[in-house]
Amino acid sequence: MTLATIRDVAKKAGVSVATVSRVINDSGYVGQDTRKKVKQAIEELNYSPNEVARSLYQRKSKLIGLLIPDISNPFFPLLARGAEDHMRSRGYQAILGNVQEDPEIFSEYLKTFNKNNVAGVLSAVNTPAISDYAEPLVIVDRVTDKTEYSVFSNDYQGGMLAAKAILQGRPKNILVVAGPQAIKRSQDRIAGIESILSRQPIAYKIIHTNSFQIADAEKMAFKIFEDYPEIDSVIAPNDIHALAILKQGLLLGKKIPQELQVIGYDDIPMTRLSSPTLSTIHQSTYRLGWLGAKLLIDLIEDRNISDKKIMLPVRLVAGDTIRK
Amino acid sequence: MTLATIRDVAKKAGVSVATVSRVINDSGYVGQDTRKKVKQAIEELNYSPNEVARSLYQRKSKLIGLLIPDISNPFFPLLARGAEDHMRSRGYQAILGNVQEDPEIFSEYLKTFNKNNVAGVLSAVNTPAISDYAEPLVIVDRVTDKTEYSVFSNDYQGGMLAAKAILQGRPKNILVVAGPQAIKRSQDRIAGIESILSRQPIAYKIIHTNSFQIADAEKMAFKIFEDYPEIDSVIAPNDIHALAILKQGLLLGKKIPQELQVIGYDDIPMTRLSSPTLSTIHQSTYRLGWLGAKLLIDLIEDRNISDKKIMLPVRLVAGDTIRK
DNA sequence: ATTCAACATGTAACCGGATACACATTAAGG
DNA sequence: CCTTAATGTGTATCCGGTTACATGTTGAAT
Repeated sequence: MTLATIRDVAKKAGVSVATVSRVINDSGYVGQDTRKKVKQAIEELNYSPNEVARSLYQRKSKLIGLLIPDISNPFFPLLARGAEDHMRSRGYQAILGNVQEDPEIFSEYLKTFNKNNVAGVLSAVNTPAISDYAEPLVIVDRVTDKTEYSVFSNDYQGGMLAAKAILQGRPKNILVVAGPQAIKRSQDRIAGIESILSRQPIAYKIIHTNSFQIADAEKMAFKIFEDYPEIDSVIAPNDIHALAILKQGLLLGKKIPQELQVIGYDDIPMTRLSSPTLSTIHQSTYRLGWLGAKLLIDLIEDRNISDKKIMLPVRLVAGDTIRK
Repeated sequence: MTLATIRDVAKKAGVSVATVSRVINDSGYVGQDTRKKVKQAIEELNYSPNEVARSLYQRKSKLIGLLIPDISNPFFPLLARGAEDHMRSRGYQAILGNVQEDPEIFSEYLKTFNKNNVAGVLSAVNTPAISDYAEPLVIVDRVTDKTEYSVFSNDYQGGMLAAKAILQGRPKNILVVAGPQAIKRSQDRIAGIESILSRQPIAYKIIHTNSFQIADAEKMAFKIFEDYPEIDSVIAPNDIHALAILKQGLLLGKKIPQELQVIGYDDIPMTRLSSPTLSTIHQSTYRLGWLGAKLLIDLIEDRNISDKKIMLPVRLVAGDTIRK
């Protein structure tokens, strides 16, 4: 049996389609008993309005494009989950776009989103091209100075917390592994770290990594101990790198945290299962997604927006990989 | 500037909308120079057909509903990624549905998918209610006997491999932690495990868990060593549980793998970063998603389908948590 | 009694494509 | 030269909603 249409309902209730539409959308005037009749017809036919037809006329659907650099990076599923939970509660759906840091795929997705009349885009990816995009747009995590609407963590504070935690363990040689230099988040993080470290007489070195892939983190971890055998403390750019470094340290027979301190960033769920438990800086990843979705939908629905840029606090999760 | 429509293109090229449509879709007859004129107009206007309008007429969109029990479980992002990669290559998009094992949300999503004229549904979730669903449907992973189109791993073989690997380490007391009894995958796994273990004189015990949440895995791991202090080998239902058990074992001061063997299941990416490296049974998770999407789209597009039920092989990934 | 606003409902156009059908035109075959 | 099939193009309708506008009540205020 094919799905009932608004005309079927209208016929059954003995009214016009306009009236049925008014009942569905609670718009305009509808008499008491007419409303009742229509509701009954809807009930009996198990009618539910077709979203595609609605989208066509409104030129706006209930779909939201969700751009993620890489869902197989464990940071993003939580973000996606938060975003999706909020969207569902407001009657929206996410169209998934896994961009893999590829600008081609990125703009391909933006195009597809447009063809589908998405109501807006929530992006955890950023490229200069994104500013051309006309739809309501909220950036989470990968913020730049140009982004108008965004939700992100206080990375300066995060950097400070990580540095302080490491300093507490009286380190002799600190290595800071930083994320891509081009990303503002990384810059803030480094600024936070240096604001603390530079006041101390302790030697530290900063190196950069451009990949958050596990395989690359493993290679990096290997290389670190070759290039800097004397280090006893590492501030990692995320938990993946931290775990890789931790593992490599253990393989080299180092006592954790006595001979090697490691602190990660993000607090992805798996850190709880590492041995020893990784110390890390907690980001409210789920909330990042949730608030991003909220901000976007508020924007879409023209609500009052109290804050275009939302910065979330981070906190230290003291595990067993830093000295107390 | 608003997007160009097919009528704009028709006007610019001096032809009718039907002709433009024929050019776009390569259908019917179009003259050589007419085709050229139309293509040029499309180019100049940067026209790209509106997917919503097309969906409305066809009663079928280029969207595919993707149902996942929980994306924050690290098994599923890889699956989603495989599915999405294939979909994109065939011109389809995934609408994300995170179901959290809740039948309410599940059917809510199916409804929304329908309202959006999805072309089909790819589901890593299964409930009896799903058989009512009319659209093309492919189930990945969570297969039952009733599922018509499906892609899944050879869990019987997986169970055998895990049991054999554990046996090689000359265990004295084996504990098998199994997934939910209701899920056929778990049953097959157990059958495979028992087909090996039952031929040996070694004592083993099977217990069940119903959750794959990290917190629950931690509780379970704690309980295991209280209830069965004598065990020296554990076959876990997935890597999360395995890692939790491994960690708890280490906390209790057990030598790995001398005093405690652990084998997981799935081979989620993070296992590579565990210390010691977890031994596990590898599932081709990405391929599961990829092939699921392929099967579904073949179904949608009425292609020849050589195999309605695709079973993928698994293999042992020998880490450092089993004795050789 | 007249006027006007609030209420109630229907008609028809519109959103942007796809396509059935009608109507040429051309070329091939008898 | 005529018939017929293949080719090329346009007109109008449909998909399933939303809404501008027209029309018709009803009741309160003047």
